[in-house]
Amino acid sequence: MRLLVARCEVLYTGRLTARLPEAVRLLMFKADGSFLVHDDAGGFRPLNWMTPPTVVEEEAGSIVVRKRAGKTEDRLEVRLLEVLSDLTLELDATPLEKDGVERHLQEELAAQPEALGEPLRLVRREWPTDIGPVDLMCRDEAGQWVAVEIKRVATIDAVEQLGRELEACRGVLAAQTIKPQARTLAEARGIRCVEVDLAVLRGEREPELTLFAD
Amino acid sequence: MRLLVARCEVLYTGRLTARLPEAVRLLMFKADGSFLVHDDAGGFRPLNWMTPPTVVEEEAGSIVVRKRAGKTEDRLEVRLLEVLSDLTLELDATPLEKDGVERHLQEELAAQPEALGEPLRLVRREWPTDIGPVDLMCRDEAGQWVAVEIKRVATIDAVEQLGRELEACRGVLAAQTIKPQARTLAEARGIRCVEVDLAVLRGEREPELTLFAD
DNA sequence: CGGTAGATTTCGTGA
DNA sequence: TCACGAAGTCTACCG
Repeated sequence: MRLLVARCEVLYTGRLTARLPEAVRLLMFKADGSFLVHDDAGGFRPLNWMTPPTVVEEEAGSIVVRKRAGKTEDRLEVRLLEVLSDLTLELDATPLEKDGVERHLQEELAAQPEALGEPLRLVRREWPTDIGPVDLMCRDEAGQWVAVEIKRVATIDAVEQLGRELEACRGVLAAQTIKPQARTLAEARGIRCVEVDLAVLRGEREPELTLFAD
Repeated sequence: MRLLVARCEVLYTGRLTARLPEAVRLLMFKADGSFLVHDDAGGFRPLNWMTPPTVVEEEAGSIVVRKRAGKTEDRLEVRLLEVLSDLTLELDATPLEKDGVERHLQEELAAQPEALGEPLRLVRREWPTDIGPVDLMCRDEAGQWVAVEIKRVATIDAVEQLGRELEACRGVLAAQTIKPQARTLAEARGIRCVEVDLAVLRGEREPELTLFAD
C-alpha cells in the first residue's frame, strides 16, 4: 500500500461527474488496484475512489486512475500541487470472520421452523420461483404452503418481495427488526410478521427479560 | 488525521460480531471521530470501521472505539502487537461537487415533461402521498393524472414503488437505465417506460447516434 | 430521534 | 457478463 499526502485537485468522470477543489488530502493506493481519496471528515466513505481493476498512470504532478466500466470509461484525474508525505508499506490481507448476518438467521430458522410461532415443516431452503428464490418454503399443519421471507431488518420492500410469491400460499415475514410501516402493509396483505432473535434461536439467551434477571 | 500501521487483532461487537486475526493493517483515525481499519485489498470498504460519534480510549497495547447505537453499544477492540508507523497529519475538508445524480434528472424532467414522450403538464414535484412522495405528478392531455417515478437505474423495486401509487392514475417510469425484468413487470402493470439521457435533456448532446456522427 | 429513499452505493452469488 | 439481493450498508432529508 502507498499512502500519499498531498495538496491536490481531483476530477471524476464516469457514472456522474464530480470535482474536489484544491486541498490537502490522503491518497491511498492499495495493492489490489483500489484507489481512495480521504479527507479528515465524511466518515467511512472516501471522497473519491475507484475499485479494481484499475490502471494507474503517474507523471510529474499528475496521476490518472482509469477503469473500463461497460461501454464508457471511469476516470479519476489527480493534479498534484504539493506532496507532503509519500509512504509505501507492506500489509497483510486476512479475511474478516463474521457472525450474525441473514444467512445465520436462515440456518437457525431452517433447523427450527416452529420458532416462527406455529407448527411448520420445512420443505426446502432457497426455493426457486419464477420471480426469485423463497428463503424457506414450508407446509403448515393443514398442509398448506407457507413461504417465509427472512431479513435482518424488514422494510416495506421485504413485504413487496414476499407479496409477489403469494398466489396460492400463505406468507410469513421473519426478521430481527420489522419497521412499523412494513408491519402494517404486511398485515393488510395477510402476511404474518415474526420478530426473531438469533441468540435466542441458538439457545444462547433466554427469550424476554434476560437483561434484568439477576 | 492519525495513521497507525500495526500488527493487530480486531474484534467488533454490535449489529453482528466479527473478528480480524492478527496481521499488519492500517488504522485510520479521522478528525471527525471516524475510525477505519484497512488492509491491502478489499477495495473501497474498510475491514472494520466505526462512524461518528465515537469515543476512543487508548491504553498501552490496546485501543477501544465505542459508540452508542440504540439500546446496545457498538464496540471495536484493537489489540496492538507491534506498531510499525505512527503518523499524524493535518488535512483539509472540502465538499465534493457532484453532477448527474437523480435530483438533476428530476430537475430537467420537471422543466420539460414532454421529454417523457407525450404532452404532459407538470402539476407538482415531490407530491406527498400516504405511502410516500411521487417524484413528478402530471396531467396528460385528457386531464388524467400521471405519476412519474424517476431513477438513475430502475430495477424491479422501482416498478413496485410506482405500482403502489397507481389506483386512480397512470404511471410513467423514467430512468437512465431500465433493467429488462423491471421493464417487463412495468408493462404488465400498465406502466410506461422511458429511458432518458441527462446530456440530451440539457441540450449538450443530440439524441441518438452522436457517437458516430463525424 | 425514527423512517424512507438515494448511492459513482459496493459486494457477493447464481444464471 | 448480467441481474438480483444483502449490507454492521452509509447518508441525507423529512416527520
